[in-house]
Amino acid sequence: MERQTPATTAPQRTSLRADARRNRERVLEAADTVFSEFGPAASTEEVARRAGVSIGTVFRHFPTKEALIEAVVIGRLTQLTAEAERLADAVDADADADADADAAFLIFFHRWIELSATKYQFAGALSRSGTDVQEIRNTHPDVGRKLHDAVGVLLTRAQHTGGIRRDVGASEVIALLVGASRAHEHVGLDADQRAHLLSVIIDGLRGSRPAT
Amino acid sequence: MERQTPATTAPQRTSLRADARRNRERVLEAADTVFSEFGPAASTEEVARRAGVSIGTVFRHFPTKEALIEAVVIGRLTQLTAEAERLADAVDADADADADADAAFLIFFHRWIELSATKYQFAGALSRSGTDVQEIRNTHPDVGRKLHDAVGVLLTRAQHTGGIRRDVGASEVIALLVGASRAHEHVGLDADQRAHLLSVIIDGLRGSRPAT
DNA sequence: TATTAAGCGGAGTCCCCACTCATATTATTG
DNA sequence: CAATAATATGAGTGGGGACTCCGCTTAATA
Repeated sequence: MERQTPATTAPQRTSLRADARRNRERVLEAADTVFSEFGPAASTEEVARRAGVSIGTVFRHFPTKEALIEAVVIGRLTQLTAEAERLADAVDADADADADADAAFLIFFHRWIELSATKYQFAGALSRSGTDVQEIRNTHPDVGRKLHDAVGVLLTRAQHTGGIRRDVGASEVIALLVGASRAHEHVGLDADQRAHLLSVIIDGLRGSRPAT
Repeated sequence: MERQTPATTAPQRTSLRADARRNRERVLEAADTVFSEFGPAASTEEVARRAGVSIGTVFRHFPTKEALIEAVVIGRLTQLTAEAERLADAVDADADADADADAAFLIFFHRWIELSATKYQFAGALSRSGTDVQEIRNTHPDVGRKLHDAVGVLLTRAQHTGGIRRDVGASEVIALLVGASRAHEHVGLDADQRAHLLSVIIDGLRGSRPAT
């Protein structure tokens, strides 16, 4: 609660020894892989093994398993945010912005699904596994806000070109993306059905009936 | 399948002692509640406590924690199936079936969300928690099939009346329902946004643009 | 190269939890 | 009500996993 500072991810201003920085990175990568594959219930030792590091090292960099999971989640949210910002910038740079705004939104949609595939469901799983997404929102409000804003930019532009209905906000779109990922992961669907499923959802976003 | 057969005075297989049957039921209820609240990671002791029973009793009725979780999941799937069948029967009984077929589908859609709320996410969570939904499908193929069929009936009729696009199947609808539940649970949305989200998804199912 | 402190390794501690078993209780039956 | 078989109980067991500790290693610096 009275937690002070030592943020988990970004501030690498602290001069870490070369090997330390390298190991920290390896651990993060390994954690991402392992938790994606086995969920947050995977043991810390498994992460250490995958990173080619001793368990003591894992705990040196992340004082708690929860902190490790949090770092992974933040990393993913940050990646998605960067993706959204990148797409928005690409639209800016282009002359024929109108057509691209719609395309950019769709690309982001699919990119989200892609990045989430078999992975992000664990974000939902960890809700009841000690760490809570809500908690991360509290301790790192900026991460969520940035994602929200970045999605908001893409959304607003796509709405302006008429591609996307105007009665939805960034929060709703994000929720929809989360749901779409989950639906997409649903067992028992083949590739065609998965793709089709996404088109159904996107059609909903295009606004079949001018509700209100 | 264990339908009550003749009562030749001989309590067939179900010859559980009265208290045993009662306790079994209590445990199932408690498990449903507890797992809904804390996810499948909740301890068996917690379930026992909630059921007002000793831990030994829990294991007498369900030899494994996994078996207990499985029983809860099957119970829910069965409940959803019954709900779908009930709605289909209601349409049958009505004269003005056309209008009702569409309404029945929508009611089922909302009913699913309602029954899943804050609950069913655990079905996704347990995917990586030992038990796997896929596994239950293998050991109890009939449960999944019945649900699929029941949804199929509602869907086909709604499509026939023109309310729902014809290029989606029961599997896709179920996946969409799962995703919709997940989106609906998403933190950071108020009641209005949640409702709105569902309408967006349903609009997609209505087929905004006659794609293909 | 010598010095030194940051880092690392990994065996060990502690706690939690699924599951068992010997004993006590109770529904059922005649 | 007695007999007995089915149940319930709950302390106990075993294993796994998060986290610690301290001696050894090595990057950084003069």
